[in-house]
Amino acid sequence: MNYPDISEVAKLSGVPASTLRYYEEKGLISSNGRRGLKRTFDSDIYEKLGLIALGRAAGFTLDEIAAMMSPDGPRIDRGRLTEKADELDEKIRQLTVMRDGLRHASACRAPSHMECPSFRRILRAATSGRIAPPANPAPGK
Amino acid sequence: MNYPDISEVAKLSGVPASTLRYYEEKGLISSNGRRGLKRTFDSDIYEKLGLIALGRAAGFTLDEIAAMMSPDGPRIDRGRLTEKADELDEKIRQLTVMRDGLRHASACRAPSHMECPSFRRILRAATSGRIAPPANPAPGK
DNA sequence: TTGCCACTTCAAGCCGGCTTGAGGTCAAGC
DNA sequence: GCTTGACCTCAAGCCGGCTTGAAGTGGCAA
Repeated sequence: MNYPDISEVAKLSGVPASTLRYYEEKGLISSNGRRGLKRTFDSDIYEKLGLIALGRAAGFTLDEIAAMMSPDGPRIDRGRLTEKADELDEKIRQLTVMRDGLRHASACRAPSHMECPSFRRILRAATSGRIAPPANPAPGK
Repeated sequence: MNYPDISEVAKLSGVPASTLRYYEEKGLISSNGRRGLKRTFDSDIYEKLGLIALGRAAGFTLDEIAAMMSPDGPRIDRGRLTEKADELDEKIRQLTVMRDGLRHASACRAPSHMECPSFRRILRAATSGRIAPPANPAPGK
């Protein structure tokens, strides 16, 4: 049991050391001790980082993810999963409308976009709130 | 020509006055003068706000939108529209993978998620970066 | 034993898109 | 003419997810 230290985990996982420390601070992961100053981790850290990446990709916040991560393996409420899936469905629907609108508008030969019926249609959709701005988590940098 | 003032625009468009001021500061819109202290706007303001909403929904930043808004009607590079449509395609693809994964995981009867092959599959996808975290614009509040 | 250097901590900064708060000003109604 | 109250400006704050910078510390090699 030569536990991986923080730099090794960073290198293998691609997650920066600063982020690992941040995750630890937030309670998403925990180190099992130190070798000198350096944190060491259990080797299941990689799986945990995967779960975190997964949760992020699904649109959960770090706090939500932290709440789902229990000491011995993740215990995830299946209801929350379906809920998130439904949210994604809605998002996918909206993005699809947007995408089709954009494609049409870019292909359309009307002299200006405001004269393109399709463009005006998606414009009305945006105005009336039928498609929403991202309202997503923020990027790090 | 009784130009709409800021509160009227806010009421009709649903965009808060503070946001309108912010948009003006950013150069996305411009008022045509004042009535007392109150800004007044040309009546094409609503169309412009629609375009802004549309751009936001498509994933453009306010700065990008500002760059596309020219004095006399929007002048939008069709290339950028296709580009954005392609980005949306990719995003939709990823979200669809996520959604299917989530649905399967929530329905799956494996005793714990880590023993569910489907869950492990999307976990690997997230780990390997094949599906990415949102990295989207931040929400206002 | 001394120097190096990668790690550490802690606080602060950054991004985008706004909102909020303090303190000022103007037009309209009494 | 004086109050009212909605607007104004300007600066600062907020959200999430990190990164960055200054200053400290430990282990290891020479």
